[in-house]
Parts: sequence; C-alpha cells; structure tokens
Amino acid sequence: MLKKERQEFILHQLNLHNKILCADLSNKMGVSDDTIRRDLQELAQEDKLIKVHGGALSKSFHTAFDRKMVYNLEDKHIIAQKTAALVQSGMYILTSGGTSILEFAKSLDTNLNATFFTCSLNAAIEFAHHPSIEVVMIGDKVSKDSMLTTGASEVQTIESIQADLCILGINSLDTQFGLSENDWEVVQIKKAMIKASKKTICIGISEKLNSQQKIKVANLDEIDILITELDPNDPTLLPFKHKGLTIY
Amino acid sequence: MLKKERQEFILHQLNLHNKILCADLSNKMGVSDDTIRRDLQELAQEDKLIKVHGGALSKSFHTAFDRKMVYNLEDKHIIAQKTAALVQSGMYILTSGGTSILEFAKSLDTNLNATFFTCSLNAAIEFAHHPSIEVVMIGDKVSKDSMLTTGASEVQTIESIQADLCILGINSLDTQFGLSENDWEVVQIKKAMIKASKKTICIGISEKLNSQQKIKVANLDEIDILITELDPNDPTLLPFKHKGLTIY
DNA sequence: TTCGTATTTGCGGTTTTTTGCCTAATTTGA
DNA sequence: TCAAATTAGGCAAAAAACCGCAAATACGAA
Repeated sequence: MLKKERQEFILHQLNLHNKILCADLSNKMGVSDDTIRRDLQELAQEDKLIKVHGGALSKSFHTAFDRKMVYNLEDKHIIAQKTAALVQSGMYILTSGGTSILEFAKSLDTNLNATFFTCSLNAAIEFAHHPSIEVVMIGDKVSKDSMLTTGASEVQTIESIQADLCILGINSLDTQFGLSENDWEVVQIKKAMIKASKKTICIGISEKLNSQQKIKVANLDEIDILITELDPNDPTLLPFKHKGLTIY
Repeated sequence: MLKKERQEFILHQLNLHNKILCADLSNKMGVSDDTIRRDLQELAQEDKLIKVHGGALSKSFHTAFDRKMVYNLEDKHIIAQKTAALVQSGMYILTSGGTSILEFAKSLDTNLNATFFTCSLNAAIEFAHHPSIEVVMIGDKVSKDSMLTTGASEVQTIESIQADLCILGINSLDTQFGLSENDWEVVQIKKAMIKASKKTICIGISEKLNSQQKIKVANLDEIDILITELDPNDPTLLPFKHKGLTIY
C-alpha cells in the first residue's frame, strides 16, 4: 500500500469515526506503528487532523465543543420562546434556576402580568428586570454550587403556595428513571414545587434527555409538559410522548 | 478512550449539567479517579472549568452574574476594608443591600467563618462567592428598584433572628433626623434589622451624611458605629461623634 | 532493462507520556 | 472533635513517541 493511499485511507477513517488509534491503523494496514505515526505527523502538519498521544482526532471533533456552546444558546432561545408562549397573565408560577430558566425570563412578553416564585438568586434578578411581573424570592440558606436557596423553611414556604405552573430546568430526564438530580437539597425543592403546582413543565436541551443522575425528583407521570429545542415530532421525543407527556 | 477525547467529554458533560463529580466520571468512562482528577486539574489550569473538592463546576455558570460599574470605587473600597475588620468568625450578621455592601462582601477575609443574612439578591450572590461563610437569603416579594426582598413575611423572619451585627448601607444620615430612606418597604426592613441586632453599623460615603429623606428609619442613638471613607478625626464626622457614635 | 539516487520503511534502543496504585495529608460533614 | 471522602505526590509498568540507521523500494535516466 502506497504512502499516499494510506494517508487517504486514514483521513477517510477519521471522517467516519472522528477518532483513530495508531495501533488500530497499523494492524489494519499491516505496516509498522512508526509508519503510521509518521503519516499522522505529516497530516497534522498539513492541518488535516489533530495528532494526540495514541492516535488522532478529526478537526471537526475539536471545534465541535466551541460551536456547541453557541448552538446551545440558540437552542435555549428556542426553548425560552416556546415556554414563554405557555404563560398567561394572572398566573402564579414556580420556577427553579438554571440557564434555560434565565433565558426564559428574558423572553417573557413585556406586558405579561404574572407572579413568579423562585429559589434562584439569578432567576429572581432576571425576572425583576421585567417591567410588569411580580417576583417573590423564596428565601433560605444559599447553596453555593447552584446559587439556589434550599432548606426546610423553603420547602414549607413552597408548600403554602398553590401555583398554576411549575417550570423546571432539567438536568436529566429519562423515560425509565424520570426526572433526576445530583443535589439532595435541590431535589427536595423541586419535589415541593411539583407538588405545589397544578401543572409541571420541564424545559432543557435534548442532550439532557435519556440521562440519569443520582437522586430521583419525580416520575414521568408527575410531569405534564416537556419542552426541548427539537421539533415536537422528532423521534427522540417519541418515548416521552408515549409516556403521556405533552411535547412542545 | 484517548486522553483528549476524555477531556472533551468532560467539558461537554459540564456544559450540560453545570456540575460533575470525579467519581461519576471515572465510573462512566472506566478509568481511575486519579486519571479524572489529573484531567480536571489540566482543564482547570487551561481555565476551562473550576475545580472543586470532589469534582468540577462549569465556568460560565459560576461567572454568570454581571458586575456593575460602581462610582466612588476607591472610597467604597476603603469603607469595605474598615468594615471587614470589624467582622469576626462565628458572628451572625444582618445586612442590607447597596454597592457599599457588595464591596464589603468582596473584602472579607478568605478564612472568615460567619453567617450572613441578607435581603439583597446581589449581596447574597456576592456573599455566596466567599469560600467559607454561610449565606441566608431572606425571601419575600422582590422590590424592582432596589433588588431587595421586602414585605411582612420578611419582617417576621428578621424578627426571629438574634444577630450580633447589623450592617446597613446608608442613603441619608443626619445628626438631627437620624437615618432615613425614601422607600416605605425598605424602611420596614431596616427597622426590623436594627431591632434584631446587638449592634448596628452604618456604612456609606461621606456625601450621604447630613442629608435627609422622607421616612425615618432610626434615631442616631439606635446606631452604634459609623464608617465612611474619611479619617475618623475628620471634622465632618465630629457632630456624629458627639452624638455618641463610634467612628472608624 | 539496469543503474544511481532519493524516498520510504522497519527495527532496536532510549526517552517521554500516560495510567493506576500506594500512602500521607487535607478537606468535608456530622 | 472524629470518620469518611478526596487529594497530592511518589513510584512503577505499560504504551507511545522519538532517534538514528540500514534495508527496501520507487523512480527517472541511460
């Protein structure tokens, strides 16, 4: 097998799998490790791939992360728009924290007239920037990781509220395990919020679907609506639709 | 799995969930804790994430709040330093909001171990950035002008606290009229805070001295300490000293 | 075809990187 | 304060990369 031929093959493999190992290639092509290494080195110099210890990565793979950040912003914007459309004047709404919720707060109609209860410091500030909505910060000890207030007193306060809507930013949602979180305190808050509301909406980018975290917050049947950046008919969402969730 | 690949995966997970645990990652990827720890360390050095005990936090999430431009920053810095010197570990402290308080929060000693109660969203966030102090957000309706929580429930909560110190950012302080404010709700909060504390400290730039606003919060004799950017022997402060206030 | 030259390849030995394990120190939460 | 979890630092084995060299190969010209 010629050198040029080999390099073409390497690039092709890289396009297919985004990653290749030196050892694999030398096996597959029946040449020595050194030869492969030299090939990869050359291709890396020509900027055709990224050489790493043990193999190589496709260029697109490396840039994928930065790009994803931007995409995610767009995605969150879409989610925010869809969610905002469900909020009507006069409603009492409980919300958690998280970037999706912040984006949602920014997307609310200027002449909306609703009351928001939240345990997120950042969300409260964002809601308070809105001209006409009323914001109630539910107070308690501030959890430093999440910038959320958590504690027994907070759960009690939430229990004394009868909200129309509960909007939760999700960390993990799974058809089997349901809604889950990693932080015990936050779980207690979200549980209380769901219980205190007539309807529960979960919002988050689709990548958070089909993943699990340590502690269960709620079963799927306790959640009414799921909002992601995807089209409601996207196959990814089908399992959730079958479980009875309304998809937007 | 390649090292680079692993690190990209870690960043991706962080982007999704805002927080990850060493143990989880090592499980999920089938490598040892040490390897993950080394990865996190490297990524932290590259400023891609924030390493914490047991895992890592997403950077964007942690630095999400916007820092406002502050007038008289120099002066407020001096005030903050003087005020921070009065705080001792173990204390329970009530604080209002305002730029002086925010500056104070930033000036606190890294290994201070105190508990802060506040009704200011921004102050709570600032306090929460401190590694060792505990923060309790006193919740209620959010007042949009001041980004403070105010209301009857809040006053009740404050009444149930026995604090060592009450640190108030002042709007107006006058030898005759005492401490005054323009916002009825905020006045109620400050009154309650003073009542709930053994000692009251007023902090603010000297421009706010010798001015009055519409509603009285407290007489001078209810205030113990006054801190401005001026030298304690500055003639401007003499009248306050004569009224029995301790000047720093 | 055959020769000479330049390139490519494989190999052995050495160096570097990566990884897991170990123990001692540190941090955390009760 | 103590006990459990987490981390830092040292160490060793394995894998990968590097280096120089000699053999093999490709290729153009006679």
